[in-house]
Amino acid sequence: MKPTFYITTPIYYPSGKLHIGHSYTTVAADAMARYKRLRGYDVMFLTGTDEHGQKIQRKAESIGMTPQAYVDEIVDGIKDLWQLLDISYDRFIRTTDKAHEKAIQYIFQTLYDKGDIYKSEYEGWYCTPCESFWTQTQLVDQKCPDCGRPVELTREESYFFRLSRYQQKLIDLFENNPEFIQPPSRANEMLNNFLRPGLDDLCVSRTTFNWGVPVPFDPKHVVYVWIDALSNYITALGYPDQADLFTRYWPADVQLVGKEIVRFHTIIWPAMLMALDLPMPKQVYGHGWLLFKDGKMSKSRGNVIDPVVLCNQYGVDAIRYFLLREVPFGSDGNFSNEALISRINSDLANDLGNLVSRTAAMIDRYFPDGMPAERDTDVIDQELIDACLQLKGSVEAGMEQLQFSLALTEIWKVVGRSNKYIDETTPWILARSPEKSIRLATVLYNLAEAIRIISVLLQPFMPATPAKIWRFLGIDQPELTEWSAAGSFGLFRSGGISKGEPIFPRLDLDKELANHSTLLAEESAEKGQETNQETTKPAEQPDSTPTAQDPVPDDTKQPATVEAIEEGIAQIEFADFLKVSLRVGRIISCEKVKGSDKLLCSQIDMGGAVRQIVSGIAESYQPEEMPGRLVIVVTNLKPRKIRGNLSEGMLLCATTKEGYRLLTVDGEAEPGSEVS
RNA sequence: CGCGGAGUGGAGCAGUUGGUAGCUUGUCGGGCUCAUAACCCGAAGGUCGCAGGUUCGAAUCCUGCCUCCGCAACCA
Repeated sequence: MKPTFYITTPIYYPSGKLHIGHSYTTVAADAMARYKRLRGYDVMFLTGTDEHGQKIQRKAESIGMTPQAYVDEIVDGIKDLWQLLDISYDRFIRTTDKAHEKAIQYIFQTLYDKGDIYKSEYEGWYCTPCESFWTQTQLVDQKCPDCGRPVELTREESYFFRLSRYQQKLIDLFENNPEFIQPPSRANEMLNNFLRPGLDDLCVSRTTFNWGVPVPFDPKHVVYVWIDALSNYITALGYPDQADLFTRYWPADVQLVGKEIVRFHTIIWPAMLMALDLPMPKQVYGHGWLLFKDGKMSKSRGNVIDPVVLCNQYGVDAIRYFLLREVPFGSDGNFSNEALISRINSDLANDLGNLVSRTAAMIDRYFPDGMPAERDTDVIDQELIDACLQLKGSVEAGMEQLQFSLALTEIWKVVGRSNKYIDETTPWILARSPEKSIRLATVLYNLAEAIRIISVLLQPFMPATPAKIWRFLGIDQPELTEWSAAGSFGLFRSGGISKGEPIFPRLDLDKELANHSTLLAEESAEKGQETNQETTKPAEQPDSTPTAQDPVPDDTKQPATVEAIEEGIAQIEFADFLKVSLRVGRIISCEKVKGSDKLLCSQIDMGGAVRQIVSGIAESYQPEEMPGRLVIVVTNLKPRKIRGNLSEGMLLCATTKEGYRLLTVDGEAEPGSEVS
């Protein structure tokens, strides 16, 4: 029987479009799954969506849909994205699957019967209009962080999971299994910050919303995200009903998660498994984040981060290559369009693509009727052959550690070695002497064979490219492209060269970046002026399971930011401009917002009315220097609470290197005067 | 002392049993003409954030400090 390999991604929360961060995790899992399949494993690759919860329920309601219809639509989009990215998942679980819901009830009941779940009260601050619980630390000035209204101390009846009972067992798990959490630094984090200080029991049900799995014996409660979402890794295998599938794949070999949810997967999840008397996953791998660093370059030059756009523009394999190659898997890394294009150009177009082109061209030109079978070897060949022969082992070593970038680096060393070999052997000179024909054939054969080995080993990373290379070189026999065939040198046979378009055309960096600005502008125009702010902000943690119970950031539309106004940005109609109401105001008084580093709260005379506006300019202005100033105010922004203070508008500022400088009026103007 | 991460050639990054500071990219020079202005060779370029300490010897170990970033918790 084949050995099995079970790998999972987190299940993603479908409250919006997936971005490059989700793609990162999933592409990595896919590369691993493909690799294991090629090596002959019976692979189960699971991904899916975590579809319950208040956030989804609210969001669906806000646009007048049922939660189910809402998530159905988003899930379709997610599946499209995975198809686009060539994600070869074997199973896609949705927490709204009937079988999952039934299994969750079974798990909840089982834990309750065993005494691992008990009923108690959850104390927190309740905001009635928002129907939300907040913890003390989440409150802003003792008020609801979402709406700024008063909250009251309330007790909610809840079910709790006895997490505390498993503290010592978890510590033992960590200490006895150094492989359990990767990279190892994350284990220390968990031990020092959570396990050793002590674990609290975990609230595992909610009554404040009902979009979830009802607690079987107490249906006014729904099961909260921990049990609902984390259990997907076993319910997807048919737990508890399908014993055969479950025993075949569980425990999981690798569970990939972003570093922000390592805690849930290495503390709560193992504790749940312990409570269910099930084996632990063999490894939880917490990978780093892709960050959009250094706003300057990316902002002004445009930074497209939508994976769909990127794939359409550059091709799936190029994007996958970049994601897997650019950043060592355990650490954080930067994403930028410059880096992406530079990778595509230097690694894919110049090194690999060009190697294939020049080799195919020479074989085609010098041996249009096929290469002779005789060989004339030289000592110089051996270095290339040795590099090829040890490559498979190096790639495997990297892959077993999930070090995709390392594995790819090894492959590219052989790509480089092959290019160098061409210079060393100068086949175009050999071609001038008919008596060197056999030597020429040998050189070209060695090159073709190196390319064959490279292409076989590229399969986990780039699903489409290897087949393109095989078509170029006329490799049409399946036994030449099996994984094991990468371990032998001398198998290459060709059914005939068929030169075509370059596999990876070279890109013009400046043109591409300009193009991004345009795309970005079009996109923001379509979306009604959503800004590209996220490109400056970090960003890309997959919004994945289980998400923290943080306040829900609202999705009110944002005005176009100053940063968006750059070359290539979409033009707007005059009518659009008129939607923004600007008026002159005079600052009456101003004080620092208590407990805040950056906020000033000003009372502003708007000519008759007085408005309060909170601005993030405390690092540029002292409160004392504000009164009396004439300022330009956006008056028709939706009011919003900022750290407990209502802000009824926005002060316009220039953003400079040193900070913010307020816009004002040249000369005098009555407060309330229109600005146009 | 809120938590965490990071400071290494222009840029992006490797670099732990402490022993001549490396890679990719960029720049400059040369070679080659099979190839996608690609490929190959060479060169320049670093007080390894700062200051102390341990040591025969520190990017690496210890102490203190500085700076940047993310999060907490705020730029409407």
